[in-house]
Amino acid sequence: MRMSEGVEWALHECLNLTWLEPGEAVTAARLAKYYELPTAYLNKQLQALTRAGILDSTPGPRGGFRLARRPEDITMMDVVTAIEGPDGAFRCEEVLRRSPGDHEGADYRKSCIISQSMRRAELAWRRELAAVTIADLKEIVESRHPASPGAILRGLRT
Amino acid sequence: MRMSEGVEWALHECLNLTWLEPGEAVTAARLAKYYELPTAYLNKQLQALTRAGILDSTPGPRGGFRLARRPEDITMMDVVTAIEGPDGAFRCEEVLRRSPGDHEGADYRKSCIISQSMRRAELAWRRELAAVTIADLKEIVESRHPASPGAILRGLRT
DNA sequence: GCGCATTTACTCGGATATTTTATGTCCGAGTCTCTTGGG
DNA sequence: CCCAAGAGACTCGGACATAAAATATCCGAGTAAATGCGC
Repeated sequence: MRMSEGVEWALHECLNLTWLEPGEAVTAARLAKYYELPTAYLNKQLQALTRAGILDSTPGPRGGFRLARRPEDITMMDVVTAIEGPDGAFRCEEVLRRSPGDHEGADYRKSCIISQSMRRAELAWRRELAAVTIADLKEIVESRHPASPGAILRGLRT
Repeated sequence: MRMSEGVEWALHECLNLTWLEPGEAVTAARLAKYYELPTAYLNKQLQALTRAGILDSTPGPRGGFRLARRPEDITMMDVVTAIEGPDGAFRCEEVLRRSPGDHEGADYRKSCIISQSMRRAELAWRRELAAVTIADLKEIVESRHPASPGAILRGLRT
C-alpha cells in the first residue's frame, strides 16, 4: 500500500499557486523546475487536477495552470482523490462468496464485518483530510515561514 | 494507492483460526481451499503473519498454522502491518529540499505541514484499526451468524 | 509382543517467473502573440 | 498612424516506453509419523 508520489507534488504545487496574483498562470515547466521534478510527469498530475476541477489550464503563450477555485474550497482530500482516484485503499473482493454454502443475493461489501471495519477506518482518514483546506496550509506556512511566499513567487516567475 | 489483497485474506483466515481447538493447526492448503485461493501465495501471507508473531507454524505431518496469541491480543492493525509492512501510505520524499535556497539540517518529514497533515490522517486510520481485535470480529460473527463457526470448522477440517 | 532405527510422506520456507501498476517520456492539436503589409 | 491577416512559437493533452511492485508459482530443507526389522 503506497500512495502515488504525485500526491505530494500536487499538494505542494496547489499550495504554491495560492500566492499568485488572481488570474496569473504558471506553466508546468516552471512548476517542475522549482522542485526539480520531471516536467512531463508533473504535467500529467496537473492534468488530473484540472479534470477534477481543482485547476484551470490555458494553452498557448502566457498560458499555464492556476487554481480553479478559492483555496478555502479545496481540501486535501480533493487533491488526493484527484490523483489517486475515487476508490479506497481496501477493496473488498468478497472472498466469503467463494466459501462453501449458499451466497444468493449477499453483498459482502456491505455485510462482511471485516469490510465494514476497514471502511470505518478509511472514513476516519478521509474525514481528517477533508477537514484541512489549502487555505489552512497557506495560513500556517505564512505564519511559520514568513519569507517563503516571496521566495516561492520569485522561484515560479524566473 | 491500493492495499494488497493479501490483507483481506489474512484477516479472514485469522478469524477462521479462532474457532479451532487450542493447539489445533490447519495447513495452508486447507485454508486456501476454503476460499478457493492460490495455495502457495496464501502461504506467503501466512509466513508474513508468522514472522510478525501473529501465527505459529509447525512443519511436517499434522503441522500447519495456528494463532500465536489470544484473539483479544491481535488487532486488525497488527495484521495489516504484518502484510503491508510498517511504512505508511504517504511517504514524504521531501520535495522542499529540492527547492531553491538553503536546507541545511532541515527534516521536512517532520517540519513540512503537508507531511504533518498526511501523517495526522493516517494516525486516525491506524487508531481505528488498532481499536478492533480479532476477538471483536469473532464475537460479532457469532452474534450475527450463529451457524457460521460450525460451518467454518467443518470446511477447514475436510 | 515390544522397542528402535529407517524410511516415507507431509509441511513450511524461501528463491524464482509472470502480470499488473506506477513512473517517465515523447510528439501532435490548439491557441495566443507578434509581425508585417496594406489602407 | 491604425487595422487586419498570417506566420510563428508556445502550451497543454493524450498516446507511447520503461521501471517497480504485486501476484503467482515452484522446488528444497526439515520434521513428525508410520513402517519394518531385530530382539
